[in-house]
Amino acid sequence: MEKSKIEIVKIFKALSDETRLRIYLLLLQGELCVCELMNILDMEQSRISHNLRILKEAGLVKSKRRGKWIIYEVNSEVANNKIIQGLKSEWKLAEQDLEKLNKCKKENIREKFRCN
Amino acid sequence: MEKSKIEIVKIFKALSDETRLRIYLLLLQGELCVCELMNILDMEQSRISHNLRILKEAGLVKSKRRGKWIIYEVNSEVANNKIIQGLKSEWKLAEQDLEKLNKCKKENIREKFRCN
DNA sequence: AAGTTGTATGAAGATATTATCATATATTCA
DNA sequence: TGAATATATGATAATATCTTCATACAACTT
Repeated sequence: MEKSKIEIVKIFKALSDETRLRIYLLLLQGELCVCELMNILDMEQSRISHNLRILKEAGLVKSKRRGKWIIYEVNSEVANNKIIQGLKSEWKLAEQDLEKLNKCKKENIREKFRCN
Repeated sequence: MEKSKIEIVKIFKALSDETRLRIYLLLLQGELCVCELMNILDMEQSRISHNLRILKEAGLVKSKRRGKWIIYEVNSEVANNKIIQGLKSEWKLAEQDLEKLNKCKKENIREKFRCN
């Protein structure tokens, strides 16, 4: 099986989990750090991190350090992939996640939230 | 999680397996029976059948009986889904699978091949 | 420097997926 | 009708995935 198909399987595999799909859809709205995702999704830190790693290994997201935070964002190269374009046009972020995201940003959770 | 997202996860899950992706891509070229897929993919009958069921439950393919054969084809409703459109435009069927497919059709494998 | 905060990661257990084997069912053919 | 063919499906074993817990590490704060 040629390289491109392996990558497609990897992308599908990465997005075939509800948690990771939610994370990816959230990141499509803009960059987030792990603690913001913890706050929005109400999940354990290690669970978020493990799933982010799978998204990263599939090439769907990138990360960078900013101070003590690691900021995750969608990999714009892959975001141009037609499958991802399709996902974007098919999907609507869950109301609940969107509300939490807005609340997170408005209340500046990154500075206030305690991860551990 | 709303209905549509569950369905998207299901579609991604169905296509996140190399065997099923190959099957689906083959079916995009046209309908095939199980024994033709066995011949093209060189896999056991039950393996093909189990995987077809997963594709069917995700709504990606449909089946109909024609004589002693069960013919599988892509579900055209879902094939209009933007994600699938994206898949179609990103992907190129593996040379090997395409060759086997053509050989299968030319040699009328459906009539000659022995499944069991 | 020592404590705190944010994040990554290895190990382990629970759960899910996959392929295989055996068998069941439906249709055709002789 | 009985045998052969095509396919489906339940059970099982092997493997993979997912979450959690514990811990490590890096950067910040005091």
